[in-house]
Amino acid sequence: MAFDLAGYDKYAYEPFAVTVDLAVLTIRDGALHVLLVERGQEPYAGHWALPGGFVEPHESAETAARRELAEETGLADVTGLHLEQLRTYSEPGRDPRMRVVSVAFTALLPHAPEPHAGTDAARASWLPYDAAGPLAFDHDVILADAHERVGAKLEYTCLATAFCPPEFTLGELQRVYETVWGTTLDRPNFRRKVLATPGFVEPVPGGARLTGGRGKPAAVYRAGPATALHPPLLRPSREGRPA
Amino acid sequence: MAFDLAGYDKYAYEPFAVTVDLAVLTIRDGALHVLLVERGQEPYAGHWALPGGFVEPHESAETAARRELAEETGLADVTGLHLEQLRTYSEPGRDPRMRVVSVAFTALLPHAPEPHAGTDAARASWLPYDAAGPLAFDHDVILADAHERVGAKLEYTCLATAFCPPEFTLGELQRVYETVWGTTLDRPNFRRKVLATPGFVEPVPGGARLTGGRGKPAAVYRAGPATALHPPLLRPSREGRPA
DNA sequence: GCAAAAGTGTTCGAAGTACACCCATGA
DNA sequence: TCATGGGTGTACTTCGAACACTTTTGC
Repeated sequence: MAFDLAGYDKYAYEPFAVTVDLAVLTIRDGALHVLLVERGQEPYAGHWALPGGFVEPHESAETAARRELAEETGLADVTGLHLEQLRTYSEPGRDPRMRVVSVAFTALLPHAPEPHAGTDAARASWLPYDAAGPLAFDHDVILADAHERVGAKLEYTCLATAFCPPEFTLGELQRVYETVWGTTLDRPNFRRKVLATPGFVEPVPGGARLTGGRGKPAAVYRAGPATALHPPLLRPSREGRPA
Repeated sequence: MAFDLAGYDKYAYEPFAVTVDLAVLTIRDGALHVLLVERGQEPYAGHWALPGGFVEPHESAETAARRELAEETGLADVTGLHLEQLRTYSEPGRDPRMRVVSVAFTALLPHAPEPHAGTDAARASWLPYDAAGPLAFDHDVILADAHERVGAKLEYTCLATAFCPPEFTLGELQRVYETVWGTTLDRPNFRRKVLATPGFVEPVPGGARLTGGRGKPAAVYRAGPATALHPPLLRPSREGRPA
């Protein structure tokens, strides 16, 4: 911002609209799901799109994202919510109507509340990630970027607990990794790795719970204070992953 | 973008200005340097700031960043340039004059051309990273975020070659890591690690060069086609790094 | 010869992989 | 008692850290 604003006529240009788009991910029935809204108007009427909306004059993009998420999910309390800026999409022409610069966010939810269709959307719904295309505008790209980012962050952060309820078992945590990565992991090794990272999870003293209805009851854990994972928990055998 | 633009008056709100800010990093004399401009006007007249400017109606933020960089450095050819979106800063009040949403970029240069002060800046200069504060606006935060991002990406991508000229020695590449991370690395292990990653560097057939004026001439390498680094080259002994 | 920088070899221990095996529960 | 999921043990391999050593240059 080294430019001169003194002599700048703020109305001289065609104005930019600044919006937020949300890639809201959760795990439902062992599969990655994304929150989508069905568009009511042209363009792309009847197509699915990521939820989002305008950044209002008084708020930051982060605040706008949190507000839009609360409106779409009906969740006023955003407990257990992970919200993170993904990147900004600013290609001219990405919205045919006017110049829209969109700050995209990724949100991770531990549970999947039934969404409320907003005022401007025909309806809102959780769709399986693999069945979620093609989307309106450039939202396919945003969604794919979000998935890739989340997958990468699972490797070197403790982000996986954001997909879990406040108390969870190690089996549930492992299923988060397996669902997002689309792989299977060795259970004993996963267990050791997680427990060897100080602050990743902490045991809940008296807790034990049946998970699949059968089998031995599993010990219950909470998310710990750590955010980083050192050494990282690498995805198995992928050569030449993109940066 | 599920909102309704049909009935939206694009002039109803106070318009947002959309700008780009650039954290342009290079290595000079073994120290990390950043390209800064001295502001000519209030606010922050006389303070150093990151170069940047408006996104014009016809261009994306990426295009605007590339244009601004060319203007500031006088480099029309952007060979060997790495330009990457960092994040978007949108807090209301970050510019006291009007609502400015800024898409920040990190650029890495192998060499340090003498900068040209733009039309709106008093002067432009390379400053050592450690001596570069306090900056105007929230640019201290942007610069710190850029440094952290670059440091993290060195671990698991082949980004380090962006700081090197087209042909370089392994000692020069190692100095990139050491300069950005502020650590020292074991030379034999670094060497093995880099050469064991297919496509990170490729030998230049006849090349050999003296680097420090003394010592054995070093073999010369080019950047290879790989972008990712698997397994990663982790920073030594840092516990609980932030995500 | 000496200092400086490149390059090679080797050792040791930590960490990851791939298993086999036992435990507790519901049907 | 069997299937299912949780939990432990262990051998093997790979990788990284540390450091000794050789090579080639300029002074």
